[in-house]
Amino acid sequence: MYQLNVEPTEIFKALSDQTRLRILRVLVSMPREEVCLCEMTDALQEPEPNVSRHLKALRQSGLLMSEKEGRWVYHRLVPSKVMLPFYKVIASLPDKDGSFKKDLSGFKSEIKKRTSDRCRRGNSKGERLLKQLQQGF
Amino acid sequence: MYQLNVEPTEIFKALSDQTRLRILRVLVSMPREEVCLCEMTDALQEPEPNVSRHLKALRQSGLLMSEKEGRWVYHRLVPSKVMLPFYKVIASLPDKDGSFKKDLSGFKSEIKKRTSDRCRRGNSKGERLLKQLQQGF
DNA sequence: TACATACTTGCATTATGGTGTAAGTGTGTT
DNA sequence: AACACACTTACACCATAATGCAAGTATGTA
Repeated sequence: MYQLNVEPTEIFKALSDQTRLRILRVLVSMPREEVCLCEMTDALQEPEPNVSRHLKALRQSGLLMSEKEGRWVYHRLVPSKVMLPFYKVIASLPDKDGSFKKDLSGFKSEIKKRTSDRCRRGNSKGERLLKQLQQGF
Repeated sequence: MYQLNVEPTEIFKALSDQTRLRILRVLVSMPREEVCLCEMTDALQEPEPNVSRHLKALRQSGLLMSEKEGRWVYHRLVPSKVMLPFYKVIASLPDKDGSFKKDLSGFKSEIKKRTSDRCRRGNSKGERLLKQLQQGF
């Protein structure tokens, strides 16, 4: 993408929701990371359909791009010059109540659980066993 | 103001409306200018109550400050460090269809009509006569 | 084939937001 | 006192949007 093909008001509207801003703030702080829905729902502690719909909105506003691979859909920032000013204003936001710090560590803890560069959760028998063990079975 | 006392989502919500963004884009391009409601309605060609409500929203989001003097209320950007990132992203927006250029010249033409540093429209007999002449009486 | 899992979507509900119209307030002028 | 003008607000109406819940699709596994 070399120019904005979405109305600026639509982009700002996408930024005017708590959940969507939580997602973006984390991604802006690790710009090349690719995160899937299941990781986000766990990190943010939000209902899956909710997060899914917000991701769709972010995609439609041009702030995120998504790539499907197998069962997973990986989301990441759009590495485009035209989106940079938006990412910058997001990066400038203060973390008054520490909620961003919390989200960031939530994401990072999800990423640490990976057995690959991307999420592969629910894939192999071993993964599932590991998950059950972590849940206390 | 030395820190954000408004939720970032509220600020982005304020930016997610055409009319409000039109106002801000112009003010960002002439940061110290003080503009009153009547000038804005004429420049933007929007109904007065409409613009008034949008100005209220911008004030409540911390993007604008307003000062009353006599009959007039003058609006300008908040000269605060914390708002700078927001003004910057606004300044970065492209003017795809030339509508911003149009708005800007509309504002500047209003400013040229002033007999003072601020708007004093409807004040003296001379002003009113001048206005009538301009309207073709 | 049956099942598990990542993800999406439809539906009903509720809340929020923009707008036109008209009436209101405040302030200064005649 | 009556009026003019800048500005605000109340009301009704309509459109949009967020959410919970449940059902759906898609893909890989046993």
